[in-house]
Amino acid sequence: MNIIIVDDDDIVVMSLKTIIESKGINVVGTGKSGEDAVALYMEHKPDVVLSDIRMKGMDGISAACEILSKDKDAKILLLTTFSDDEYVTGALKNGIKGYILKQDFDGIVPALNAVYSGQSVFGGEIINKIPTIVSDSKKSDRNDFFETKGISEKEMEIIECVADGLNNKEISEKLCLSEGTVRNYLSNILEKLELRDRTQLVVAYYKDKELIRI
Amino acid sequence: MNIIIVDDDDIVVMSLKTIIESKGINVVGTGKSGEDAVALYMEHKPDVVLSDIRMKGMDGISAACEILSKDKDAKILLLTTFSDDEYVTGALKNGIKGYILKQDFDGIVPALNAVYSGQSVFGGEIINKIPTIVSDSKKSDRNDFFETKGISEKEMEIIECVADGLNNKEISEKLCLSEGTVRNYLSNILEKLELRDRTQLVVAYYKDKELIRI
DNA sequence: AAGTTGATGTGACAAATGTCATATGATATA
DNA sequence: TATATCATATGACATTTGTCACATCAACTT
Repeated sequence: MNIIIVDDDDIVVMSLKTIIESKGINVVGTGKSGEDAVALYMEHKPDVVLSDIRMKGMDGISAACEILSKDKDAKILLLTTFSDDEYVTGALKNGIKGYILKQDFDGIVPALNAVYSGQSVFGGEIINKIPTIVSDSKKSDRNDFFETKGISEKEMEIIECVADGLNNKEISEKLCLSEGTVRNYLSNILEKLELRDRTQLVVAYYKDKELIRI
Repeated sequence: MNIIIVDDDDIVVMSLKTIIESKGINVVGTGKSGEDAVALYMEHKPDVVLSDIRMKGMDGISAACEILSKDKDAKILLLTTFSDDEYVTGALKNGIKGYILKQDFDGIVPALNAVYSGQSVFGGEIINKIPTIVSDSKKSDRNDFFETKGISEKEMEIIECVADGLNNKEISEKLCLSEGTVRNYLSNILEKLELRDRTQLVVAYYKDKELIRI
């Protein structure tokens, strides 16, 4: 198997190269930017691309999309540090073969082999970041999202009730408020989020969260 | 690495065993049902469980959940034939480490290694079955779901409009119907789906689709 | 004490929503 | 031809929803 390694940190590149070559995998090129990744791919047509996500200049996701647009069967495995907080919605849809943790040295070679044989791989807990799979993490993501719009905790409770399909009367009973108060809350919420009615609120609650954060 | 193999077809078990052992992996037990899987797991505590999904008696998913409830760190890799059409909603959430195609002999050993090293693995196109990742397939999945409830194409159009946050007037304009007709459609839809109002319809449209089909 | 703030509540109102009975016209079927 | 069916439409109605102006009351500030 021939691969290329791209990371803007030379030390990481060298460590990975050493580990990987010790297992008999052929590292045919290394680079330190998204541009390098694209150029190296075109030059060597490696079986697998191992690239960092966060790099100066063109980042790993853009590079991956660029490569995939030229060769939709390219096998690309992205490296992430768990603390990254990238939005990678489109990337998976476009055919990225996986994400794995940079610091997981033991996992990298098995992951490369799995990708080489056509599988998709997600290191450690990364899989649990995909909202559809773990609906709980989804909820907290949503909280984050709404809180940035100036939504308070109490308002968030109301939003969650609405997103469960409750009407105002039911919400008032559940939260021990008068129905009028619930209406007032909702009215404020809608204004803050620039939405027209509760239906749009539910749409926003579920639909806008299709982005995946790693 | 020690593993157990469970499949109700002896030929599959033997083929897998041969392939896997030829790569130096230790097959410490084989079984042919979900019950076997649970018993073998308890007896051998293998590093990885390789189990078919569809089996007589207890199926692979139930067995996996059973095992995970006893040992949440169990590493379980399920085998599927692409033509399977199982619902595996809870399984991924509970910690299943992946699905791979039974017929992909070359991929099985790399997948086992990746799972052993802590990764999650999805064979071939399976990853594209996860709704969040491929939002296109999501829409058609939803169509399937609603169609089984006796929802017509026209009604589906209305549902999609509602799920976009449109009100009745906007829907009537978009679909060239009178507002009254839209209301009648909606009234029928709600009755068919046993929902109370458009808010619950939107909730059902997005939320109920957290199930994943393979 | 006087004033401010925040959470909660009320009443009134217009608009939107959901339900129902019924009508119309086109198409299909006996 | 008669009639059954279907998609579309209408009008009437009760209910729910969203908005707004304005109470009430407790906690906190000055």
